[in-house]
Amino acid sequence: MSRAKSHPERSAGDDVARVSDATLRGFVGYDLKRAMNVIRADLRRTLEPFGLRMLTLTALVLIVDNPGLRQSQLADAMDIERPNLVVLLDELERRELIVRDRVPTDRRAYALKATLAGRRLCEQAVAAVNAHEARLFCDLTEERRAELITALRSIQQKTVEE
Amino acid sequence: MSRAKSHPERSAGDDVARVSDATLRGFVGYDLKRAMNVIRADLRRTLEPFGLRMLTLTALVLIVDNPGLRQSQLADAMDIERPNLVVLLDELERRELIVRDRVPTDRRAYALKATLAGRRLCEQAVAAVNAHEARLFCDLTEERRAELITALRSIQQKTVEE
DNA sequence: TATTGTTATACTCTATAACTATA
DNA sequence: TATAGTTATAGAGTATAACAATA
Repeated sequence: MSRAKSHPERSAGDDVARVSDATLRGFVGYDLKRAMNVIRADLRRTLEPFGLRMLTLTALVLIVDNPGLRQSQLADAMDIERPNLVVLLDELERRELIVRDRVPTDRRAYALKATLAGRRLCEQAVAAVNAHEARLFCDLTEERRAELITALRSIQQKTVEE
Repeated sequence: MSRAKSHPERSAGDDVARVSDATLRGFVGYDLKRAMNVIRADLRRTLEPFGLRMLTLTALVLIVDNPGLRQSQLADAMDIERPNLVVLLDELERRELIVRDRVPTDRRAYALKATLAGRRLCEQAVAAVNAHEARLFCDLTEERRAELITALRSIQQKTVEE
């Protein structure tokens, strides 16, 4: 990560011996983003064999756990905009992991359901993610982990005004 | 956020009363991402008046705190790829917030320095981010906040293999 | 009128390969 | 040959406006 310096005796001000991020370290968001970077990269490799990504797996899991879910409900649950969900579901539907059934009582809406293949892939991928999490969070005791989640949820409560 | 249901007495399986995310709630990454979403959206609004984003402010802060920094060092510190840094710096340089000085001892490299305008904007933006953080993390005691940061840093240690 | 899903669009962030000029 | 910065490019995530069909 850090680079070997090729000129130990260079003139002052031309280079920096060690990068100070003291100001940034005062911000939780900075550490949160860096941690997220590590998780995203590792999760990406974890889910690649399944042809899934963080967002597609999230959608699949929620559909498996909530058969009949509507797209607007799913978008709300995933905290993404409706238009962005459409392409994700197109992908899952094309791979025949989910189906979009018409809702008889509201012909505008779709009832999302996982296929058998979808449920099986979901199960396997969730197991892989469990292993990925165990690997990344092995330094945290169960108590620390619970505290971390509590802290993260308190942040989620803060809705953006306007 | 959650939607009012238009048909309280609809046929079973067509809709879902309350979305269960029990499976996902078992994953730290899920809560981390949701927290990150909230922070990113709020930070975006916070930095908009300054014409900055999370990444451009991060770069600016590091340059202010480390005069003479090289681009490769900065990319390492920011945990982004070198090519992606170039356009960020182009933006900061075009706005005359930083300069790229040639390093006399190594004509391949640039010594990054903030201008007076850059240092001033940085100071104001950092103050705004402090307020933003205080707003988002007000539920956390100072101790909890420190524990959160410790947990996040332990995750950062986990480098991605390969 | 309001809502569901959709299209189109744009911006941001991330990742990789290949180039140039220096070392 | 290796490194610093660059160009080009592609994929992925996010955000908004506007539309057709339906309620």
